[in-house]
Amino acid sequence: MADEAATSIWMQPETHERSGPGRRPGYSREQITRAAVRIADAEGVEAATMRRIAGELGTGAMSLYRYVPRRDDLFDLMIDLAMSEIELPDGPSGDWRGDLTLLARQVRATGLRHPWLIALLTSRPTLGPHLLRVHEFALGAFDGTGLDIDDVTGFVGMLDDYVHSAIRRELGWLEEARRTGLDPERWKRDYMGPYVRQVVESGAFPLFNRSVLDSRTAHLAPEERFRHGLDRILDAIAALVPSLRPR
Amino acid sequence: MADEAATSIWMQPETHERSGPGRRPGYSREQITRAAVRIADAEGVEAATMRRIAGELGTGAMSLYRYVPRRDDLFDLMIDLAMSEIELPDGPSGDWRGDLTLLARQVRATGLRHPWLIALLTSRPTLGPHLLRVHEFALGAFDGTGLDIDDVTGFVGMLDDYVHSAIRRELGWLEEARRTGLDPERWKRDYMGPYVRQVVESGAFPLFNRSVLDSRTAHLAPEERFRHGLDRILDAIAALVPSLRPR
DNA sequence: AACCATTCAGGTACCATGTACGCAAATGGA
DNA sequence: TCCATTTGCGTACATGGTACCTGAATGGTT
Repeated sequence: MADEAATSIWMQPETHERSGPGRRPGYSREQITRAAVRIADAEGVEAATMRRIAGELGTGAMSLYRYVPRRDDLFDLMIDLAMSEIELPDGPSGDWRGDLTLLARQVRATGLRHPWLIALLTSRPTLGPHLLRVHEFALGAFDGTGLDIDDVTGFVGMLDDYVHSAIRRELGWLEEARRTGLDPERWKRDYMGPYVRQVVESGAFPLFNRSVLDSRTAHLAPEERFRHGLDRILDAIAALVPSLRPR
Repeated sequence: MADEAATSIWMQPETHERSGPGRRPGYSREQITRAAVRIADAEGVEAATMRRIAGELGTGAMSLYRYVPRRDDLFDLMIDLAMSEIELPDGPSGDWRGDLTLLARQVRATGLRHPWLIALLTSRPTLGPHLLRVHEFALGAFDGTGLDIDDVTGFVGMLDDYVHSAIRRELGWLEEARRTGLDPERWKRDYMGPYVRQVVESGAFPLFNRSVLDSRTAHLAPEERFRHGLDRILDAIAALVPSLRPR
């Protein structure tokens, strides 16, 4: 068909499980995706090239195209494989705040374990099965609250936006610490990168300066900081909906 | 110097305004950046290659490297050029809600005018002068409210996260409408893309289904929808801070 | 058992891209 | 007039995605 490229990878299932004639496949989407994830975890997505992945599997680059239409589709598969690691209860517990906190922590852990995940997720709006599963759980947390579906979608969006941007921020610190060779502890205390220092010293942006210099949460451990921000989001949701306020 | 690559472009000012010997430069960073923005607006960032930009200027690709260290730095320059289009009052008006609404609308307009902007901004945390200016205005909106600087930073982050993700969503619709060739009006009414339709029909994710099928805001004009979401964020902030509630 | 349509493996090749290097041209001070 | 300095830019290379093609494997059919 001509519009193969226009439709998502989730509509083109693996050809496996066929019983006709022809040589048996020696690899699988999952195997290829796992190799790609392994490389991306260790050396970044840009290192997960077709040749490199194939090399990892001991084959040639073009063999991969029997399993994946385009490299971009492999990104979708990688995202979904990473999302599959998020472990959640089968259904909501009735404690919306507890459920969303659990979810946020799982996403954070997975995002830090696969530093490319959030960047890919943001750049390509994909809807793989595991992403849908996780999203469904998030929506389900508001079950029984009598909220409008648009409100629920909005709240889940707020939460997702926070979690993703917090992870990006955290990864940014790690990256900078790695590049400058400073350990995160020292870095957190008195380092800010030469450019930010220059901006601060120029005094041109006084409120920005305060946000850098007078911050109290900046000295917290990353998990603590994440939790603070998360609590703010959940507080905001609770504040908007009388029925959600703890009695 | 060896660590040129490690430091930001904002620390390497253009060599201009020199009075020594040597051939005069025939181009400028701004000129090059404008050409890159023009191409990216019309054909996407991936079309703004060094050769293509140079072609636009009637020169060779390598000439650009006299003005910009690496292509990535050009992205930072493009971001800042786009941000420079955001027009804001000199200082806060005292009406925090009005100021932030104005800001959000400006950012949305600019993000839609330059469909690559938010994607670049998200993928590379850059701090060019105009971004700092805009950020400072956002922080300033809370001047005089007596809020902790960490709270202010948190609220501005919430707002930014919402605005960015709303713009991404909106651009996604436009993109899909363009690709499928359907006009956005029809699309909005009854189209959802073959894959989403399949997911919906599978019935595997009932809450996701409701969010797609039973949504009321989905039928609003994009600006209206943006405004609704924005109001929710501002309501949330107001709900968290007693002193911000309208009397 | 022989044959054949079908499917996979993967090499070769092409094109696009970022950019290192080098040299010629331009420029203004000595 | 000469020369150190700076720009303009062609050439060249490494790396990447992927179209195409040949050959090998496989299982149903005759």
